[in-house]
Amino acid sequence: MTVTAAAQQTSALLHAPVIDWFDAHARDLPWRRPETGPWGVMVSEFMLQQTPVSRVLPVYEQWLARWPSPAALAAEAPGEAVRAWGRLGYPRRALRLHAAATAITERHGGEVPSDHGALLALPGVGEYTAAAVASFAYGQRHAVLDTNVRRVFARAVTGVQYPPNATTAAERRLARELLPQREPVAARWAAATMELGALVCTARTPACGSCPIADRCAWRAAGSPAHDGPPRRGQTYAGTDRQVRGKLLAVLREAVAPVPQAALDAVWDEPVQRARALDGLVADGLVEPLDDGTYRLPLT
DNA sequence: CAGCCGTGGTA
DNA sequence: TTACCAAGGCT
Repeated sequence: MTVTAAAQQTSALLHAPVIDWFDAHARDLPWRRPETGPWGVMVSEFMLQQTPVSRVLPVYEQWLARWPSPAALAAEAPGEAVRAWGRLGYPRRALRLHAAATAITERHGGEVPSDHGALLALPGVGEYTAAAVASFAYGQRHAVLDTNVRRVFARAVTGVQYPPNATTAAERRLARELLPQREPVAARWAAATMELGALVCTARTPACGSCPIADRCAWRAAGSPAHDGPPRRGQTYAGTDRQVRGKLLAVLREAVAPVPQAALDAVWDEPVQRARALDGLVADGLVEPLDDGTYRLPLT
């Protein structure tokens, strides 16, 4: 039997239990409600990039109440998006979401595009987000490969504890082979596998006792072997430029008026690193320097 | 393509 | 307490 045939046979045994489990256990998240349009789905996907659901929820609600359409967001200064982003982290996402809203307004008549290629061309939309919006908002058939799905497939199908650090061609091929043929089922499958990874097949201590496919899991069958290979990236934070950038931007988010240099100098005592961090924020378009030596969130 | 980009909760 | 982890994208 070919690898593809084996995967297709495997997938047929996985679809029903995973989707049935999803029907019974899916969380009632605001971006999954029937009245949520493509814009709501897109906003949620931006916010959820590397950020837990629990922290996204309140910001998401306020964001959509204030900017119910791409045009509404595009009409405001990008700095307002950065401010409203709050402490979600990775504030460049706010800038990119604003830029995406502008592009949608200018190029797509204010409607979030449904075409995967058009989505991919938007700022801040990569392979995952394009597939997610096309699938969740428009019900299309796409392989949606996020960290949850990759982990589920690594365990259930490949038989290893963790997927590779970077998404591989083999993972993409496997995800396509496992995709149900019928479009609406495929969209359901994408959401279901993601939810399974988020709630049951978690990174640290998976709840295999609650897993609908535990009896078909290759990793379980192999005795749940520990991760084989180099340690998975360690991202220290204390003392990094990222921490300094965060402190600087926090001051600007809270300020209504332009902030004097001295107020920014107060957040970090090491001048070289502080200057580098501020320069980086300006270069990224997150901070706007004014002629009088003060700084503010970007108006344009 | 490896490194960079925030923040906070949890084991 | 430290270290890991959370619906990635960009250069």
